[in-house]
Amino acid sequence: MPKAYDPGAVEARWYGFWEENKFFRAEVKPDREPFCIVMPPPNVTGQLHMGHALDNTLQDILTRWRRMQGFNALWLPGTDHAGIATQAKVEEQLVREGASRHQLGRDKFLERVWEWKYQYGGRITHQLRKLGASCDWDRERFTMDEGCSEAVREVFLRLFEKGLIYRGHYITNWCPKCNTTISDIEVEHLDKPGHFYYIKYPVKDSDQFIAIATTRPETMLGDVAVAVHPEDERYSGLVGKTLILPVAGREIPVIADDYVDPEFGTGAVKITPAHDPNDFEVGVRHNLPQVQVIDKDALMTGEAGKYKGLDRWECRKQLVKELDSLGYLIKVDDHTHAVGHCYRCTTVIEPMLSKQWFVRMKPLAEPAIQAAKDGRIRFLPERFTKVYLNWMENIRDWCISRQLWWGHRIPVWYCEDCGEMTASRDTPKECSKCKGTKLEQDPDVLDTWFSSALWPFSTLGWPKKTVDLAYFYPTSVLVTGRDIIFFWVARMIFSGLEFMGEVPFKDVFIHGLVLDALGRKMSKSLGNGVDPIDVIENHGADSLRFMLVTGNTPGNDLRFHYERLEGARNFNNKIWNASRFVLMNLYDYDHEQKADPKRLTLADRWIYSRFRAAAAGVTANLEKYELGEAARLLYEFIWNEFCDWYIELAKQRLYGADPLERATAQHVLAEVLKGTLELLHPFMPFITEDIWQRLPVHRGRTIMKAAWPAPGKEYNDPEAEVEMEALMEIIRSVRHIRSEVNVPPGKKADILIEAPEKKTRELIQKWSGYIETLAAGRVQTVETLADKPDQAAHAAARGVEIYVPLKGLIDINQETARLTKELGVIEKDLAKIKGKLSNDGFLAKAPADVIEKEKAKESELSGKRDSITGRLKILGK
RNA sequence: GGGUGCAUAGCUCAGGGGGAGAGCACUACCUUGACACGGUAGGGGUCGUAGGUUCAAAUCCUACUGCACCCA
Repeated sequence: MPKAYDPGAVEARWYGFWEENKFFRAEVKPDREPFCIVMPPPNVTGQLHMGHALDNTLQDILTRWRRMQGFNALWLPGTDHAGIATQAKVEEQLVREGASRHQLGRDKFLERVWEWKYQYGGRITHQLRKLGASCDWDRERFTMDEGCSEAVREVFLRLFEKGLIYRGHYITNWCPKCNTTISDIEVEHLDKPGHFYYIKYPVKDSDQFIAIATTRPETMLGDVAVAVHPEDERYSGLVGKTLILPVAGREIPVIADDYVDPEFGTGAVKITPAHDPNDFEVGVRHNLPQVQVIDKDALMTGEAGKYKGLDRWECRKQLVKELDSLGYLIKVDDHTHAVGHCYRCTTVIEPMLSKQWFVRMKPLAEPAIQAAKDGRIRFLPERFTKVYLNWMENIRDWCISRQLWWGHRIPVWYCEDCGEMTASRDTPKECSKCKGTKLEQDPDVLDTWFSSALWPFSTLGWPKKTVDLAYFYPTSVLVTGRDIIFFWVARMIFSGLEFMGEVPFKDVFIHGLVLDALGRKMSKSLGNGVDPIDVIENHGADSLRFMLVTGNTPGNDLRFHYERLEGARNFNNKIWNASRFVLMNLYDYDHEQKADPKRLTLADRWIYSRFRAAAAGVTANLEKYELGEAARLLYEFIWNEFCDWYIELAKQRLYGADPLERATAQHVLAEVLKGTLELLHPFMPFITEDIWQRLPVHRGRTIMKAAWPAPGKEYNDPEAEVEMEALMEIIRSVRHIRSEVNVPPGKKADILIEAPEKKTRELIQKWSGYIETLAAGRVQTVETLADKPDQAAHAAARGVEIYVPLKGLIDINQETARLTKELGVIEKDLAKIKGKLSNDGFLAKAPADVIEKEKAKESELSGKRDSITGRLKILGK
């Protein structure tokens, strides 16, 4: 075994072994309890980023852990066709070739996208393998494969037939760059500095005017009214009058509507139904026309008169100039306001009138709200329930049509003869009304999230009634980022309830975002992203996984620091070397021979007991989805207990003359290491498999299928823990002394321990070897010391007095100062405890065990205080 | 405007009513036969501010301040 751990060499070895042997495979076995996670499908042609790395690490930990616990664990992977993103990529490629999708035509273009998909579709799944993801690749799915597509059509048809899908002429969010509508949640509102333009609208046949304030003056060319609040006295005389729209010269009415906030701006609002969602509603209420002045490329239309063809921002500039020169512009204030941007390309969204398909959400949301309220769905951390409910309870209809080519085409055909719509699972031959055969399919495709919403059941075979579906649905837990609760989680919940009649998963485990070291979101435009594959290549997947899962708490964001990655790598190296030590000492170990419990030393009993505590703690934390806490426990157990103490103490027995002693130490080392590797395996699958395979005590073909350690009560040994802790404290005290008085580490020291209590004295005598090994000295234990040595450093611990005689090395002044300082600390603590114990309220109301603890502390501290003052007296002579 | 989260050692973060913790960084010493990606010992914090509840508050409650995010 090499001295330094080389993750590259180790990690390359195991994934193929697992996959080839089908260890990830989950067969339906009705007599076994299933555990199932469906993977949030990454973009099929995308590449792994830190968010994926975190998300999939968490899923892999849960899956590997449950599998070891004996569950029939299925982690079902797959990818998403990612409509806009993928189409945009291929369009970019076409542009580089000097072509466009329109030149190519729909069919040819789609062929190109499929080619693209075949070319890059394997990249991200390959990267997931590097991460160690133990998903069942035989069941890998794609949102546009045949089965998922069938599910999409089935769902569309059922909702359509139920009247929950409708087509309508409404205002939606249009992205002029992506050239498609997007849903409300795909719009990102960013506060942008802008202006408030105050403009005069003259009253017809009068020298009066109404002042309006707007942030988007260019839309005034599409104004069809000015609205005021019905109770606003400032304008009461003007309602019903006619205004002359400046520049355009059109006549528009003054109307009254509750929607207007009299406090805001001038209290008079221009109404542009074609370019503002609120104005659209006002327009419907007042039966106003819709004048569209901006087109799909964000250029001004013919309705804008001489501004036709101008870009919306250029039009704004010129129009404001003209208004000013004509005297209509009153003033311009600075004003920061939320501007909608496309979440994909950050282009400013243009609210646009068009015919789109919608899902009626209210009836679907109702059961989805119930499921979260009555606990059939549990969010972790729990606070996300509120986020979910708040959105669900204020839900608006979902615009599902996209003006794209890449995606599931809307299964609706229009009859050229009679105009009837025919929705159908398969391509219809004739019109459902007039039997005409000239049918044209709706050109739009469905929102990508429409298919992802079905993921938990479409991937298991729905709409077919498969055994997978019956066995694995509902799935156990969904693991995903807090950023897609609305996009995805919410939609899966109502879809699952609607089509399966049951929630799609019981738990929703939400994690935060991976930020850069400065706390910023990782993004392409900032260039601050860290590539997980680079990290894996340099530090190993185990390090990346461990780093992602520790130092973080569920639901909170996590900053990516290389220092923390190094910490994880060092931990790998620690495990490697501890194992190397164990393995180097096992060459002559007869693993068929059971250790004789009567030969177990205190350290053996202690490490078994601590191992049991670690196993219990790790399991309990995993049950609570406290993965970081579980990992931290393992880190501490391995480093601070197994390595720092147990291995060090095992050495004397391994190198000693007694073969039985050696065999016992070998046995305990091997067993504890094996169990620890098993506990650690879900977190760090590669290194644990590699070492486990080398251990003579392992059973079975892979650690993946080893039983999850659940050491029984017989390992629990509180007595050993207490005794060991006492010895550890004595050892620490001696080391402290040595360090304080600068005894060279190589030099053996005489350690004189005065232990009046018989039990303690015997304990120290029996295990004095521990002190001699770990504190480098010769121990002598006595009941009482008649002659206290003055040429000695002193410490008090656990009711014993420790002297390290150092003839000629002790500077009395220095030693006095050291002890005085220590006394100060003790007296401060003691005063605090005494204060508590003399408080009647405390004695009357605090629980008995707390009082007991305080009393024990008091006697411990006062004992120490007494021995130090005694010591100081001797030194002061 | 509404909501959520965060504020603890120089940095990054755990903890979550009864002794302030970890990792990194820092100081001193140590190439001891697993590991210098290591070991041993150490320094460093009125737990954001102000109130309240309690025998007891970093922890629970209220208000405030600052930062981040979400929704409108």
